[in-house]
Amino acid sequence: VAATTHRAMGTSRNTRQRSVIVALLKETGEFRTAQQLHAELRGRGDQVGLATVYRTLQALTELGEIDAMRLPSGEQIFRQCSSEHHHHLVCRCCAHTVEIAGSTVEAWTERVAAEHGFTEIGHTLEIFGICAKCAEAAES
Amino acid sequence: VAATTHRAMGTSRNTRQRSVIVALLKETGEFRTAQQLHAELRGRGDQVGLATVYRTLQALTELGEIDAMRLPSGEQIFRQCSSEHHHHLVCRCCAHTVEIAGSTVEAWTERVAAEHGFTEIGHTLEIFGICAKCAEAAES
DNA sequence: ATGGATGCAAATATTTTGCATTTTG
DNA sequence: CAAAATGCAAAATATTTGCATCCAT
Repeated sequence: VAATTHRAMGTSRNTRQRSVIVALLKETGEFRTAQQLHAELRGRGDQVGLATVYRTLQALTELGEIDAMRLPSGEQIFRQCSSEHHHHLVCRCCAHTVEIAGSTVEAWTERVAAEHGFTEIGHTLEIFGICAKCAEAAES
Repeated sequence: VAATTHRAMGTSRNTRQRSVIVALLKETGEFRTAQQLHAELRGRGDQVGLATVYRTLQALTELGEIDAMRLPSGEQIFRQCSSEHHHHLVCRCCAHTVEIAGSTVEAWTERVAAEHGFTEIGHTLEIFGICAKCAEAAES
């Protein structure tokens, strides 16, 4: 885990709470809800308001510094990701996530949409499953 | 618009409210939120409780008679669809929807997931854009 | 008649927002 | 010091649920 303090947050300021949130996202690496992140911070003694967690996650998402997606249930989940466009393979059980590059899919969606006269195309694609570790654990 | 009353809803009963909800979904053909459907019914004089709309949509979804998905904003939207698995190309502007068969994508997600040791795979893929009609309208 | 379905209102759950206060630059 | 960020609680959404009543079978 490296040093480089987080910059690039527009004209933002460097507060303690923002630092701990960013740090937690970095060390976690998996998708978590705002509430989970908040509880985790509370648990370790980092006092941060829930609203601040939400506001920070939203800001980071808009800046493209983290990825946000929704579970089928509707809750938003967040994760620190690489910056380029990609999709996720998420374990339904432990939320373990693998980033997937999807140039094939990108090309496909563009083509299909264009065929139907659609423009300004965007898409969402997420794959859910059970990871090897959880599948194994379930057998005991 | 055909006749065939809706059967197949388990051991369910044939109530007036269920009929009008199913009928509305059939004639609408586009994705709508539960609230929109409820308002529409109210508007045309069909008295139905919001809770019933939610309960019915949930039941129909579980039976696979309609498709449910979520907007990026998190609300659930519902639509009467063909039964086979497919994806949607949705207009961000007017919610006009085109069903897309995606065997290519299906095969791709299966393969990618398997490569990472994941099982019991499922996925979500929706394409959003602006349809030709809306793009044209926007130019005026 | 009887159990499933409904309506309504209250309860949940999640996320957002107003505003006084604190903090950073 | 001024602008931005925070905390808290209230508000706004979206959806679910308890329960008395109603109605299809």
